[in-house]
Amino acid sequence: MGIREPLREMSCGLPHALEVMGERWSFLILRAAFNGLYHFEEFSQELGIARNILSNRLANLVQHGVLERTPCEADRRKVEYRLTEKGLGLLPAMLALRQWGERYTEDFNPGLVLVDCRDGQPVQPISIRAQDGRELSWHELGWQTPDKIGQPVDRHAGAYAKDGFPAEPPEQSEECC
Amino acid sequence: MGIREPLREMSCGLPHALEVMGERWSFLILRAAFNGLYHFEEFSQELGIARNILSNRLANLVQHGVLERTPCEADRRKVEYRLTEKGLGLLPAMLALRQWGERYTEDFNPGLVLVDCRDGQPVQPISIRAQDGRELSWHELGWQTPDKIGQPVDRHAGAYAKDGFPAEPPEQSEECC
DNA sequence: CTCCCTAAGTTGCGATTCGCAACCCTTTTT
DNA sequence: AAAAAGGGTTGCGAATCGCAACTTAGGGAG
Repeated sequence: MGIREPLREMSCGLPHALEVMGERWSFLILRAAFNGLYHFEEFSQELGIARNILSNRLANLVQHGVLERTPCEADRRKVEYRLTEKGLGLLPAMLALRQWGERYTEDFNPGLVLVDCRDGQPVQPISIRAQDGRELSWHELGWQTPDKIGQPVDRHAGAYAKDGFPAEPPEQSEECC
Repeated sequence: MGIREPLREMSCGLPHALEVMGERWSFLILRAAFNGLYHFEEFSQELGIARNILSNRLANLVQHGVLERTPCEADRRKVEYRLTEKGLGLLPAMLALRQWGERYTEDFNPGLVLVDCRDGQPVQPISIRAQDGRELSWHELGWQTPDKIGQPVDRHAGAYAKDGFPAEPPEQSEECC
């Protein structure tokens, strides 16, 4: 990516996402929720997570609107934790992370494959796409200010070469030796 | 998703991904790397991270093959940390997380927008797609064993209703009250 | 050559957080 | 009435985080 974005500013959604999902067990709890677990004991047993941590994480996810906590009508000892719409919105991120983990794990042997349940065909690898559907790699991306959207980005010091990653340090800018 | 996958097993890439990227600053370091930072001091100053932690994280990312550490030829005090191919493979995951953070942050005001630098148009929201390109939501997904790929998935207790998330507890299964 | 500066860490130490086990309160089941 | 299940909370030792100070190696100016 050519233009460097300011990193400390809150113009980036990543810090917020990490505030919600960045703690140790959050993603695994989320995965469990996507797999249809609802109850405290289920999470506890399936994940082997300490109860106090689980309690803390669930409360955190509820507070951030990823899960919804509702006491169970039929059995008032139980509580249900369910994904909200915001929580469901994390599925692409989780899947991308997971696909990456699978791809780069030595000798990874998929026990189960995520498929389109209509035809049983595996889902596509998650990728970044342009408006016209082209898959984009890193060196085809750039940052643009909202008012200049639609204007091609001039990548300063665009000394990028093969396959979307820099072959050399991008020119003698002030940054690099 | 209908069929429940076994959660503790290593049949899932998520634990591996989190082992690499799950610590507190890893994703922000990665973002910085995608933004063209190479050197220890740059990361330190831009992110405001403690030096010992940064040192630890960089070493960890190098060890896991996300970054490559090379002493700088021209100035032998410096060291370059560069994304490997494995590291570049994290871009979709990071972007998905980031888009999620942006979408669900109150009053989020994008300072910069990630665009296709050829035409300056914003990239698409990251989504999960079937082989034919259809966008898939959670309730259209299922787990299938590798030998049965291509066979439609029968979702057990498929009481899912609106918009891809469960309207009620999916029937009186053994799981839910 | 000497002095000073930069880059990249390392070390010490107090403040948090994690993880385990035990305990607690409420609701259900027997 | 007693026992058990569900969902936590509390205490406490171990590991991790974050800050500041220190170290080591290389470069540059005079």
